[in-house]
Amino acid sequence: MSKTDRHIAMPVIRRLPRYYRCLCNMEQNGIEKISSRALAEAMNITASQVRQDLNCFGGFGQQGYGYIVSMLRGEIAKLLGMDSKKKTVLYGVGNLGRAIIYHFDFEKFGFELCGLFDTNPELVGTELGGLIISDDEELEKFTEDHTVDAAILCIPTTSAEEVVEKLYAAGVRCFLNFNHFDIKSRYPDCVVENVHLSESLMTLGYLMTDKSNSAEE
Amino acid sequence: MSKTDRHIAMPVIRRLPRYYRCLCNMEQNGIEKISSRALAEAMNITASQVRQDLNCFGGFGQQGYGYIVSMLRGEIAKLLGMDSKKKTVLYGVGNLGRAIIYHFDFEKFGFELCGLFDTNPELVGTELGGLIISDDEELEKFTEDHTVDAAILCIPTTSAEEVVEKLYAAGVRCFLNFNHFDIKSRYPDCVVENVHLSESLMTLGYLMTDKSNSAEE
DNA sequence: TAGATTGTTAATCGATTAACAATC
DNA sequence: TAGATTGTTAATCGATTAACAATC
Repeated sequence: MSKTDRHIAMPVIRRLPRYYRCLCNMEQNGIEKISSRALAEAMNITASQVRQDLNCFGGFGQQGYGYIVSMLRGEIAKLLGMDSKKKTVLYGVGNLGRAIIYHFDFEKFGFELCGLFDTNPELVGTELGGLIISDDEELEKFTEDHTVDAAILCIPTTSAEEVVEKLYAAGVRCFLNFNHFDIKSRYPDCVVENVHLSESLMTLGYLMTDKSNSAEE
Repeated sequence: MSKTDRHIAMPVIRRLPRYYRCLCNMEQNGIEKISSRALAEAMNITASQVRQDLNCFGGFGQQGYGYIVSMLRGEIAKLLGMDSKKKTVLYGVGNLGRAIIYHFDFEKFGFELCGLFDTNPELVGTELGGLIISDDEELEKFTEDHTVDAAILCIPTTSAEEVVEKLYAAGVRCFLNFNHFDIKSRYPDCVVENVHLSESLMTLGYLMTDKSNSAEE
């Protein structure tokens, strides 16, 4: 069992995108090498944590020297699967869907947006970001011609159950989910990343209300 | 020092919106009382954790009986500040901004959206969700007439620094932030809730790539 | 009273931090 | 070689889980 196969804690995984972003910034600023101490400072964590985190995946540094920024960024990019092209469909081309279509750099992150679906007949057939929006009903036909590795669900909770059922039947097992339907409970073999925007507003509501406001993240 | 004043751990705070949602569902389904065990099951956590969490804020239950759903929901709503009306402005009326304007139930969550700002001259002056979009430059004048308790930043990282500076100067200290500018580092006295959508896609990328996929959240 | 279930204390588990030997 | 900084083990801290006395 190699080091890379060991169980990686979720907090570590959730820090990877931040490491990646930090290292990109540094690379752009022409910084070629970085110590765990300096990287930690930039991330608002401890140097120990940086070294522990990176060592979950193998030694990317050089003792007595530090880490080479471009190399470390590349290794983290690989961990995040950025060197692949995961075929992805997006369901629900409302404002949120469009925000994602326009602002996510799918290519960079290792995804390829290859299908848009909506139920609104006014949207179906129109073009967006180089793709024609398909009707919900066309999914089955679509999955015959295309592999679909992941689905992004920008649909309301009310229609999520039905949509996920169809996608699951079509073999899709990975979801970026913006509604409150609990995919993982129904389909435990799926990989699901949930984003609950309203929870963020509620959390802010708590922090603004909280009297003992000692302000942390 | 009352129980309510004690330091509340961030994981507990982040579970509050989930409790709230769960209890709303139960209330709608006509469930009047609930045990920590049943609530835990619905939330995919342990009964111990439910009781520990709720006891951070005082005893909402009855020994030997359980919790009254409507009462507990009400208490959590209060904790989340839902009984207040925090005057809020939104910056950046692009797709993401519109998604939030249309889909967030501000009133319900204790917020009142009272101002929209953008720099795009084509948008300024147009109406959206009952509000006229103002030019960025009008903020100072706006804050003379209105109290602004919080700002939602649906703007790119590149313009965030400047916008936050203006808002801070105008007295705003609470932010729901969707870009990568680190408000908290620059202005430590602010309350900030960050939402980094791209990190969610990258995390999904990791989970899809990860060979030792033992699937957890 | 007996049964149920909370509130709370104690035990465990996991994540973060500190320390230091390895080594560049 | 001396200084620096990693990789890794050990110590600490904090969060979760278990246990049980209190009490409805």
